[in-house]
Amino acid sequence: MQDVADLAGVSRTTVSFVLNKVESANIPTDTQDRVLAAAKELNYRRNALASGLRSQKTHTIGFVSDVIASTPFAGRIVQGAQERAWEENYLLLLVNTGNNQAMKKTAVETLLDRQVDGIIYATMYHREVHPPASIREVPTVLLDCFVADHSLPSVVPDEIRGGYEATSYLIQQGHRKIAFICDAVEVPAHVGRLAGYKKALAEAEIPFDANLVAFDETTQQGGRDLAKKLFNRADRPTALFCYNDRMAMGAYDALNALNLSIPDDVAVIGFDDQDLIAADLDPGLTTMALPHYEMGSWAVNHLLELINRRHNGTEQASKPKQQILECPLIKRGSA
Amino acid sequence: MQDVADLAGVSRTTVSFVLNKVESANIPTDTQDRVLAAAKELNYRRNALASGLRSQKTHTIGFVSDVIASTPFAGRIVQGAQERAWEENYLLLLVNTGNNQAMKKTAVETLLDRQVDGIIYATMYHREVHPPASIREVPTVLLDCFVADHSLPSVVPDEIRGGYEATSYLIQQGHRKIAFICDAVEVPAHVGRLAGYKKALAEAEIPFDANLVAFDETTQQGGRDLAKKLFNRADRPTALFCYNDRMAMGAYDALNALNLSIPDDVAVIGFDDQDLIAADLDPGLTTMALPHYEMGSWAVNHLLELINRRHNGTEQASKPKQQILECPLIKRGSA
DNA sequence: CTAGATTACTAACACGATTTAGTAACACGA
DNA sequence: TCGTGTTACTAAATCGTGTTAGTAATCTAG
Repeated sequence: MQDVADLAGVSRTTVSFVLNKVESANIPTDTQDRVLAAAKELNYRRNALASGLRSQKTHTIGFVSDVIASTPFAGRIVQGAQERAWEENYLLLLVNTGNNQAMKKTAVETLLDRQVDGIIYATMYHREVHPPASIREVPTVLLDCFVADHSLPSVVPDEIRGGYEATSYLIQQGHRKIAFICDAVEVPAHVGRLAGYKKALAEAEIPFDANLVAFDETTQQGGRDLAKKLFNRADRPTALFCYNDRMAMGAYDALNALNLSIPDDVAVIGFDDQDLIAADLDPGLTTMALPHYEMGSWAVNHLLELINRRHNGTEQASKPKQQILECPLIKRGSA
Repeated sequence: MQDVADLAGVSRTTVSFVLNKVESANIPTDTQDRVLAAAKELNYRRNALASGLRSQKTHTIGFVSDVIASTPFAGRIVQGAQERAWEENYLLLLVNTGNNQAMKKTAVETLLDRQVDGIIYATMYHREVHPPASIREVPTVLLDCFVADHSLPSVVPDEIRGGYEATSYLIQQGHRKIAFICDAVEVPAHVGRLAGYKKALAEAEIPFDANLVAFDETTQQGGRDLAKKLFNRADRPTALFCYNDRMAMGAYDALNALNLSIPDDVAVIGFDDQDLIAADLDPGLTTMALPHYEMGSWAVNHLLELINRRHNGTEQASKPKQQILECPLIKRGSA
């Protein structure tokens, strides 16, 4: 910076004013041009460390997640977050912790050491979390997860409405006997989608039949097994709502093996709009998309608001926002 | 830090010596204990910006990738990199750029602004790249890609050997008529796996038959179409080597439709060991695993070596290392 | 013509660490 | 007793920026 100042024939202060576009400094255009030219000539690059140290802003967001691998969702979440951050000249500092609580604590503290402006705490499936207490030292947004007392802002998918829309769509197509194969574990998605399923049935005055609902692991294998069980009988259902696309993929196998054609004999609808599955099955799988990209993007957006408020001193003690994002219906050939 | 010094009754310098475990400072144990106790008491947290500014080391690695989303590979690569980095107290600063060259340049420069200690430049499939020139200002490792003149170190999968091992395995199982369905685009994976396929045939003295090799897009649809074409005839092959697991998934559909059972009528082998597909098909897909996690881990490891060498001044002008990692065979039910 | 405002800058401190150079106190051997 | 070496520290400079307070020169209004 001193070199730039020398070349432009001004002081370091002036260079700083020009580069930071400080209006109140009243630097005339020709001086600005000289400084900018000098900076370009010397290929000057501002040292973000020094800058961050002085201004107490690093333009960095800490991104903590549990298991980034082993799910293709991570990519979409991270992408949503990263692209939104990039637009505002922020970068993501990435840590994934596995399911180790101690690791989560050191992860958060490492990020705080690095003076991140805020933290996004993400999970790869919708669930309750217990983040380390120190996370509250900076603005934080929970992504695809929440704390029990809702004392931190969060963004999650609308599971109930997703289940409702999926089921309603099948009802609209004329189906009355709709099976639902679901996760055996009572995570929010299980509870929500099941509630949505029941709500849609009730609204259409179709009595709920517990025999049409079955639970297993949410894998292809689970889908295969349950579909085989539910559809291998004379009074079989005419439609199948699957907890996720993986189970739907297994269900395809089972229905094919039973010589039932999709969607003519059985309409199938999935959940997740999972890459490499939903669009690529034959016929393409109609499914409810999880708004991963949107959650990532929303989380950064809200975090930046919180950061700005804090910096403007307009931090209000209002209730932390709990955002619920819709799961859009993606129509393909299976229903 | 001043507060800690005051509480411990020493100077800031001493605190720094203790916290950084500077041997040559000869601080007696009881003083060290007093300092550490004071630090803990005050919940002191070192400011990584100030530290990095002074010591010219940020313990941060820039991670630039093209398309992190839309592929489940990204997760494994990033995970491999991140876990190895974490072990050495480094963090990843993540940017993904899409396929926009200008974006790549600003991405690299943003990272340089932030004084990253090194950069990993990654792609989600194996190919040649043209990274911006400024990347050479810091130690760099290319991950799953390379530059034409090999002037930067890189790590890529061994495509030839992968194709060779897959084909050899089928030959070992007694197959002589082995079809290969492949990407239509001549990327390194196409060229390498095809070369490996031919090499294995030649070694077993099986003449290469161009009619057994077909090309299309590397999707389920492509796999379905090619498999239908190759196996819907009397003198059909007894084994199928698929360019990737997605094509294999499509081939499963086609073979099922032709009432050919896997692996009894046709043995199938894939490539990628892709999550959500390979292990979950029925029967499980035998496939060559791409070493994504290992490449990520290797890249960080080598990068840290380069960083350390630079910092010790033992930077030698040796030829940049070009690492090739093996693709292990994962045996499941399909071959 | 002059007090006061405005313009166009700059000197110097601050951010929070690391590191160099130095010092006072004490030990030890000759 | 003196000189040298070691121990246990500290003062001060430094990293590269941002920002406040101030100043000299010019402009403006009465």
